[in-house]
Formats: sequence, structure tokens, C-alpha cells
Amino acid sequence: MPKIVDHEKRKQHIAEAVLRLVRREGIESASVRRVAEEAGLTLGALRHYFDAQHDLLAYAMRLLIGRVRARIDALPLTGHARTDIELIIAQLAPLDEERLAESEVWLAFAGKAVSDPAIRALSHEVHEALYEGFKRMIADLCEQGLARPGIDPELEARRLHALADGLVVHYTTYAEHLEPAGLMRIVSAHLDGLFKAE
Amino acid sequence: MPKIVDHEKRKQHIAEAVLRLVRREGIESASVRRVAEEAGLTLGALRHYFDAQHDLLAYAMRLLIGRVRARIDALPLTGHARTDIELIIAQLAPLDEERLAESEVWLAFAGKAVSDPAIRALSHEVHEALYEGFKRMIADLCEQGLARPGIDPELEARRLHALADGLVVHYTTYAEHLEPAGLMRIVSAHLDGLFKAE
DNA sequence: CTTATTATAATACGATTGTATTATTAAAAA
DNA sequence: TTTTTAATAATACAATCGTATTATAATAAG
Repeated sequence: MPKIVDHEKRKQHIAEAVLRLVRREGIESASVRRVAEEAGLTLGALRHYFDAQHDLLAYAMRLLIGRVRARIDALPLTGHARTDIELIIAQLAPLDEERLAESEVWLAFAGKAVSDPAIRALSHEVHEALYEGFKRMIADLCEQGLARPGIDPELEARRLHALADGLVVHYTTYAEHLEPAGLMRIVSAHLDGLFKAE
Repeated sequence: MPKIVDHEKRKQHIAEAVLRLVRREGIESASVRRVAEEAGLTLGALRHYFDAQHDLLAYAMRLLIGRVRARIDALPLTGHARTDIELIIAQLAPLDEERLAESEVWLAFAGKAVSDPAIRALSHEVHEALYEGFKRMIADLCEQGLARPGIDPELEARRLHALADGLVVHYTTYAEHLEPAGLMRIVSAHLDGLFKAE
């Protein structure tokens, strides 16, 4: 009997309404009433699925994170370190309308991290995962002798991480003034500095 | 007769209350009532200085921008390009308590840029000024023959800009997990890649 | 000194917020 | 089929929000 499944599916349906609303009108418009309206539910019905607003927001954020994570996990990694790094960053960057929407919502949630502990925890979790991922990839690079000699993997991981996040912020916030292709050109130029010249 | 001066001074006093409040409890707590309370004024008194809340927020943001700008303008630039770039970035980064407070408030305002047109305009203005500044400095570098050959000033300006903003975001948001000194080490390492090896 | 102007204060209006309560309907379990 | 549980709906509560109005006190201009 698909009871729990239905329950979860409905929560996802509501969370998607949250994401739409946040993208369209900002996170401050994601009130329980507006979300209920957007999802086609009554206030009482929504409350049956989420006891409090912060639960709703945290759930929606987890849904967003899960989507990106699934996309990265499904990536056909080549084993070629440089290509793989670019592939992963491309999944985080606002390179098309779908990912631009994601980035906008992500930044909106990130802004809420200051006041909402659950969102703050999620944000930090993603931050750490990303840093660790970059660090591991760069460390692999060094071991394989592909990296420019004398580089510090931890420092370079933080540098790449900051660059990537900075680019996401810029190309999301000023998407109407910037050409998406430029983002990956900058990433590529940055990686040039990490790899040995051939 | 110091009428206008007093008026402006009082507006600044109120704006400082906004900045304190935003830093302490987030921008969503900067309601006109809370700000009036923080500034030691009545709601009606505050309204005499600011007709609407978005005026109040925009004014406070301008005050913040003015402070940082003044600090940069007062900088004893050496003429040595590399040192100067580091000096400027050091004024934008959360390297001590005072600048950490600034950065926190700045990020809070930046989050409001999505919904508030005035704040969005200010944010974009600062963004452009920073990009143009970096571009000019890197172009100077190239002309002086100090830059690594074959680099693209515009691309490098965007790269440095994204890195700087990304570092500010990371070291502000996760200030309790990161050592401030690490930020400038990363900037320095980045600049190594822009300059000719000597 | 009288008249304007500026500043402060108190109160009110309508809207929206998150959460809670209660009742009713649908569906699964016994 | 009866009984229990899940789901939806409607309504209510107290708090806060931005803004507006009106009246009073302080100060500068004539």
C-alpha cells in the first residue's frame, strides 16, 4: 500500500511550489499561505504535511540540493581530471535557464542561512562537500604528476572553490549583463594555471 | 545655521542603527519600528526623516558603501601594482571584527537586491566599479610588462573579481571555521599566477 | 513677538504573518 | 462493516508589518 510514498510525493509537490515561488518573487514571499495557494492547497492541508514554515523551507532546500547532487552523480566522468572538474562546475553554474533558476533559488536560500539554523546547516554541509571534492580532485592531480609543481592542494581547493562560487554569484545576479559562455572560459583559464603546460 | 547638517547627521545616526540591527538580527528584522527603537526614536519621528522603508535601507547601504570607499580612497597606494591590489582587497575582506561586521551587513543587503530595485542598483554599481578597477589595474600591469605574457586583462579582471567576492562570501559566512589570514594567502597565490616569475 | 517651519509623538488602518483549533470528509485496518 | 487513521477545510488568534493621520512641542524666520 503506497501510503508513505504518496505522502512524500505530495511533500515534494509542495516543495516544488516553494521553489517556483522563491524564484518568481523572492524568498520573503514564500509564506505558508502563498505556498499553499501556489501548490493548490488549503492552509490546513499544507500544515498537515509541514508542521512549521522552517520545516517547509528546509525540505525545499534539500530537494534542490538533491537535484544538483543527482545530476553530478549521474555525470559520465572521464577520469581525465581536468575535464571532470569542468563537468562538475558546469552542473553548479547558471549556464542555461534551468540552472539559472536553480542558482537564483540557491542564493535566496543562502541568504536565509543567517537567521535559519536548519538552512545554515544545509548550506554549510554543501559548502564542505564541495570543498572536500575539489581538494580530493586536486590532490589526485598532484599524485598523478599532472599539476604544476609546488602547488598546495588545500590552498588551491579553497581558491577554486571561491572562484566557482564567486562566478555563480556574479553570473546569477547579473545574468542579464553577462554571457554564460564567459563563465566556463574563466574556469578553463583558471585550470590552465593548475595544470602543467604541455 | 546648521540645519541641513543636523538633518543629515540624524539620518546617519538612524542609518547606523539599521546597520547594527541588520548585523545583529538579519535584514528581515530591520523593520521601521525596530529601527526606530534601536535609534531611540518614535515611529513618527523616524518617518520624518525617511518617507518609506526602502529609502531607509538604501540610505543605510549607501552609508556602508561610502565607508568602504572612503577607506580605499585614503589608502597609501604604493604605485607597486601587486601591493596595491592586495591593499584594496584587504579593505573589502573580513580580516578583522570591524570588516567582518561590514561584510555580514553587505551580504545581507546583497540578498535584498533581488526584490528591492534601489538596492539592486547600488549593488550593481559597486559590482561594476570593482570590475572596472580590477580591469584597469591589470591593464596597467600588462602595459608595464609586469604581467605574465598572453593574459587577457578582461578575463583576468573577472576572474580576480569572482575570486575576491567568493572569498568574501566564504570567509564571512564561515568566519568561525576559517582563519582570516588564509584569505590573503589565497589572494597572494592568485596574484602569483598573474605576474611574471622573477 | 508673531508667524512659519521643523521635529516629535501618539494613535489608527488595513494587510499579512505563523501557528492553533475544530470540524468534516476520505480511506485504509480490524 | 465497523473503527481507526489520514487528509482536507474553515476559521480564529495574536503579533507584526508599512504607511497614514492628526496633534503637539520646539525652533527658526519674518
